[in-house]
Amino acid sequence: MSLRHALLGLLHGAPASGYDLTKQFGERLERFAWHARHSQIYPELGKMLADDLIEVVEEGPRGRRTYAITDAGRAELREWMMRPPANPQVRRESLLRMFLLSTLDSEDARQLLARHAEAVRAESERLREVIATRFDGADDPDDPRWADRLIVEAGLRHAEASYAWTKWAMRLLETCGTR
Amino acid sequence: MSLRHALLGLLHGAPASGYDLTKQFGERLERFAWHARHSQIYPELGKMLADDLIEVVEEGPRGRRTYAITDAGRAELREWMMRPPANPQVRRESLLRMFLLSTLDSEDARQLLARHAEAVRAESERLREVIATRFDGADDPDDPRWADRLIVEAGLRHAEASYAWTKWAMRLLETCGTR
DNA sequence: TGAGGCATGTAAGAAGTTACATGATTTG
DNA sequence: CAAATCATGTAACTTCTTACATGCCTCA
Repeated sequence: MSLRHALLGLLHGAPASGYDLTKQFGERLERFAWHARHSQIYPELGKMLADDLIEVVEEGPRGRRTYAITDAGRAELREWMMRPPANPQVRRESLLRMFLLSTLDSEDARQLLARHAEAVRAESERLREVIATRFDGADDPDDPRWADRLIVEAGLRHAEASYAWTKWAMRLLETCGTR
Repeated sequence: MSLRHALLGLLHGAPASGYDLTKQFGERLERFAWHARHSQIYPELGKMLADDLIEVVEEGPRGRRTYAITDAGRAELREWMMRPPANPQVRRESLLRMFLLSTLDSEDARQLLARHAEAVRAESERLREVIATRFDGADDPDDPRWADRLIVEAGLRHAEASYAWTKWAMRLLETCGTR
């Protein structure tokens, strides 16, 4: 139940409404770590409330409810964080495509690899830009941007690794493959 | 519908039964790209048969049915391969944990990072071993092990990038954080 | 006063997991 | 003949996506 723990983690930082949490997913988590829509978040908050992991601390306009993490929630979060991850279930559609590269003729394969290379190169560049502009001086565990800084860096390093991998694959395809 | 296309891709290589495909998922795809159980694979094969993307080419003992990809299946696979991927929906539980590192006290955070580092280091080592033993000389698009070689290499490079990232994060945590 | 954003929810269905269930064949 | 492996399937449940649905508040 990673959704639940992602929500607990976000609420650990500060109280927030379902709407706030939906936005935070989109802005902070979606790109590198986890994805969730409001239609999944609202019901989950309801269940977490029933389980006393969170509580309503404020009611605002338009039915807005601000939730805060409870002590039980903090305990649950820490327990999950320190528990050895069971099965790191990967799901990488782009890597699935790369796996199936050999189902294409070499012209298509070259084109697909080239497009993939360009996509990860552009992604790397974008992330370097983001780091330089939005995370300047955030290389510090006490900076409030630290959590975001961490995963942007991970995203950048992964994108760079993907780019290097693509170059490697393209070189092999060029030198050997004339299927 | 990545499951469908993963199955089409595997069948592009050679005809296989549901049982074979389940094993191939476990041995070839599960670790780096995609995960599926037989309880998902069998019904999907039924639907693909109904859609004429695959056909039964042999019936063996114990009700074994061997499927082969049809021309329609090949067309569908190629179309999917060349179609620009819509939303590369990531899902990385371990990175979610890293994002939430700042919810832990620094002692716990250090321990979690150290465990993560050790896990990805061991993974890198294992993959280097696999490449040296099982993929020696497979750096060639004409080798039947090419597809597997590709994603093992991607897995290795990602593991190495993760390791380097972890070292970076640990260094920052050591030098700055005494929360 | 209209547009844009705030704010919440539900319903239907697809995708994925876990557990249940059965039985044939091969091999030691 | 027992154990391992081959081989297929369904049922119940959880998770996730897409679409539908409603209405308030702020600011230009």
